[in-house]
Amino acid sequence: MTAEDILRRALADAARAMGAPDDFQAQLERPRDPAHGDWASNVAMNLARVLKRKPLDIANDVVARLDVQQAGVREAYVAPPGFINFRMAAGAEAARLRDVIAAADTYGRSDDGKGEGVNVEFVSANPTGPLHVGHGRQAAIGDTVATLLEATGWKVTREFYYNDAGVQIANLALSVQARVRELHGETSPIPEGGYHGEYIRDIARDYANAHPDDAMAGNLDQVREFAVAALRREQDLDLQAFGVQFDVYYLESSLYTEGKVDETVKLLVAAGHTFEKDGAMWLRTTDYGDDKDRVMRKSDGTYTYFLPDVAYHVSKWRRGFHRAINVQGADHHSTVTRVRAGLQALGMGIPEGYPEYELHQMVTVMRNREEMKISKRAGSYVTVRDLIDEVGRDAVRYFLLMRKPDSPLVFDIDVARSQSEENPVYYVQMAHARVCGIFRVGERDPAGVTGEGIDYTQLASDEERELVKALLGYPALVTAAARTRSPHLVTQYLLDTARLVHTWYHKHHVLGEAAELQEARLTLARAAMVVLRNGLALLGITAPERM
RNA sequence: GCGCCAGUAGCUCAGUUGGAUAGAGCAACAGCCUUCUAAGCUGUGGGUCGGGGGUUCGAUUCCCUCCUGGCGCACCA
Repeated sequence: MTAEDILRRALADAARAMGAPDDFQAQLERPRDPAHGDWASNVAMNLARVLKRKPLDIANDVVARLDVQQAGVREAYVAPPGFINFRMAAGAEAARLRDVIAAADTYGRSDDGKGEGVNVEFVSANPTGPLHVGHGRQAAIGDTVATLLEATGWKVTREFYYNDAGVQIANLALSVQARVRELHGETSPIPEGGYHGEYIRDIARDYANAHPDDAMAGNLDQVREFAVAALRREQDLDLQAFGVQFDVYYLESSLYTEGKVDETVKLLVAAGHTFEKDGAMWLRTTDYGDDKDRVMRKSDGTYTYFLPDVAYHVSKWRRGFHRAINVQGADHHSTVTRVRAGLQALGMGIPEGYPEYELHQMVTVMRNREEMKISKRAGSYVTVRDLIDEVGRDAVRYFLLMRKPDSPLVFDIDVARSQSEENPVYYVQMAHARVCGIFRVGERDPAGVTGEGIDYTQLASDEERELVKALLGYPALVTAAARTRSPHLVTQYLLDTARLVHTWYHKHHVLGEAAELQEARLTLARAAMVVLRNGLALLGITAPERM
C-alpha cells in the first residue's frame, strides 16, 4: 500500500469516527505550491456542512486523530480555511523509486478493466483514397486510447470498419473507369461526387495492365473490386507507416451478404418502432431523443447509411463487446443519436450509452504560416503519408495527440520538423536520451541499478523532490487518461516530466559524486528512464537512447 | 432557427470528481558551453479565465442567459 493509500484511509477513518457518512471518501491531492506540503486534503471543508461545524475545527480534530507515521509523514498541520497538509519525512517518497524500477515495463499498469473486453473502432475510412490528416488524428487517438485501456487491464480489440458498399464506392468505380477510358484517348469526365486525385490514374493504369480484355473498363463490378482492393492496400501501407495495427477489419458489404441488414430491419419492424411514409420506411428515432424521425429504407428500396451502422453495432454487441468506443470526426456527431436510437429500438437490452463516442475536431495543417490544403497524390487534401514523410512518425503521432480531442488542432509542419527546443517531441525524447547518456558515459548497466540499499535521504533538493513526485504520479496519470480517454494528458505529463528531468540534469551532477549520492541519483535517473520510456510507449513513440 | 464543440498570457494550448497566489510551450528581452548531450538550463515581463447573473465557505470548473467562432442539421456518408 502506498503512502497515498494509507493517508486516504486514515483520513476517511478519522472522518467517519467524527460522524461522516459510511461511504465517505477522502480527497487527497498534490498541492500546486510545495509550500502547502507534499500532500493535502480538503476533507474538513467537505464535512463542514454535514457536521455543521467550522472547517478549521474539524481539521484540527482530524489531525489529532491521525496516526500516519507508517506512511512516512513527518508532519501534519492545518491551514486556513481548513486544508490539512502533510509533509513527508526525508527520503520517504524517494524510497518508492525502488518499486518503479522493479516494475520496469509494467510500471503504470493496473487492472482497472478487470480483463473485460472493449472494442475500439477508429479510422474506418472509406476505401476511396489515401488517408488524410483527419484520419491521422483518429488513428493516433484511437490507437493510444486502445493502448491506454490495455495498460489499465482491458482486453482491447482494435477494429476498422470499411464502408465498402455505398454510393461513394460506386463513384470510385466510375472515376477509375473514366481514367481507364482516358488512357485510350477517350474524353471521359469524372462523375459528380467522383474522385480526382492522382492515385485514381495509378489505379486505372494498373487495371488496364491487369485486365487487357476489358479495355474500356466496362465491367464495373470488376473495376470496383480492383479499386477497393488497391486502396485498401494503400491504406494498409499508410497505417503501417504510422505504426497502427488492427485486430479486425469489418466490411460493411458483409452486413448485406450475410443478411444482417435485412435481419435488423425485421427486428426493428417487429419491435414496433417503424412506420411507412412517402414510400419510405422510417424509424421513430424521436422516441429516443432525436429531433426528427429518420428514413431507414429509401423509396427506391435501398437503405440509408445509418441502418447498416445499427446492424454493425448489433454485431459488436453479439460478438460479446459490452463496451464499445467509436473514435470519429466531430462532423459525424449527428450519427450518435441515430445509432443509439436504433439500438434502443431493438429492445435487446443494449445500454443507452452504447456505443461510447470519442469525437475529435478538425485538423488544419500549416506550413510557412499558411494553411496547406493540397497533396500531390490526393489532390484536395493533405495525407497522413505526406506528414510522415515530412516530419517522421514520432512527431506526427505526438502532434496529433497534443490537444484534447475536443479542440481543433493546428499542425504546424515547420515546428514539427524543427530539431530544436520549440519541438516538444524532441524535448521529451531528449530527456530520455540524456538520462541514458549518464549510464553510457559512466559505463553502468541500467539493469544493475535496482534501488536496493540506497540512502534516499540523499535526494533532498527541490528539483529531486519534484521529479520524484512526478515519477510517482505516473500510474495515477495513466489511470486518469484511460478513464477519460484522453491521450493529451499523457503528452502533457511527459512534457512536464521532461522539463523536470532537464532542470535536474542541468543542476545536479551524477557521475563522480560521493558514492552514496551518486548511487541515489543513478536510481533517480533509472526511474526517470522507466517512466519516460513507458509514457512514450503508450503514445507509440520511440524512446531513443541517444540523439 | 435547432443541436454538438470551443472561447484562458502576444501565439498555440493545459487546467484531473469545485480548492490555497490560474499554468506550460512558443514568441519577446537578459544571461549560461574547459562540467554525465546547448536538440539543454536560468531569469524578466505578460491575465477582466468571452460578457452578465446564480449555486457555495470557495467557481476557469456546476446551472441559466447573451455574444463570437467551428462543425452538423437529407429518402448523402
